[in-house]
Amino acid sequence: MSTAKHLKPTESELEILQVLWNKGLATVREVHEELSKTKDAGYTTTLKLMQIMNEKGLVKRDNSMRSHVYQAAVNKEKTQKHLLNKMIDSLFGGSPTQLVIQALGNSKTSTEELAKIQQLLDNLKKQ
Amino acid sequence: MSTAKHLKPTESELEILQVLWNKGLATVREVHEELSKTKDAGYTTTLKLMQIMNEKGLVKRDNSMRSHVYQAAVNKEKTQKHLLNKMIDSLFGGSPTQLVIQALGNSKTSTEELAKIQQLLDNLKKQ
DNA sequence: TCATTAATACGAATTTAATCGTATATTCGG
DNA sequence: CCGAATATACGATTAAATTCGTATTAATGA
Repeated sequence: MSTAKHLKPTESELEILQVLWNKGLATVREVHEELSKTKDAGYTTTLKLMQIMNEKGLVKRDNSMRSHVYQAAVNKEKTQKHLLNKMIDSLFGGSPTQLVIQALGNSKTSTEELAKIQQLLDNLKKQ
Repeated sequence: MSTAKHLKPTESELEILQVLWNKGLATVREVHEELSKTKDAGYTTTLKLMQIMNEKGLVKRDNSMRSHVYQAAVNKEKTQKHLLNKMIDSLFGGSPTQLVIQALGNSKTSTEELAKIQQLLDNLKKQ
């Protein structure tokens, strides 16, 4: 139950989680600086979002300092999985294969990347 | 420009598009029946959504009959691609491979499905 | 024909996400 | 010590998505 809602962050929440997953620990200021590179929103907006995320349990914070230090409270891979599954259901008729085909057919994937996938595929075949 | 917004349907709109992509042509009633299998919403809710989608250009309709006949006005593959790319960017650091790995590692994929993917992979390797 | 059923249109309420202004408290330089 | 800078808290507003009630119109069949 602790994960049910946590795995469905909103767009903005996801942006913040991305930063936290990268940095590990970060203050609101740091997250905001990072977001500012690609997004245009006020500082208090970021603050408010992170406060809400804290209430929701999406992030944890250490408020022993004046500048609270945040970190992600949800697992990156699990969140990815969950959102991926949602997309497979809602967009690809429940077929992961269809999604994979689209994803690969989409863009130019390097030889190394293809090798990685081949490796994964080999493993799956063995099972 | 005709596609800019059209490729970003909302959750509910996607559900409806799914049905229309499957059926080709369908009335509100038919779409609603289909959605009712997994969702609990009133008929007028579905109706309203489809009316809005018509205004947005997400669907087309033939209103020469009393029961209007709808069809999707956006391309399934293009919509999939667009949303997929968005997810790759926002969740997988721009790496389609990471997404593929997650998608395959996720669920039990059948032997036939794996063969399909292998085939696709072989094709990609040749290029 | 007339009552019932079923369709669309449309306005409005609700919910949720996102944004921001302002109040207040804390720190720090000079 | 004092003022500027910087932090959090919090309320309020905006915007968008979703939901539904009700009015109206059309078809159907007994």
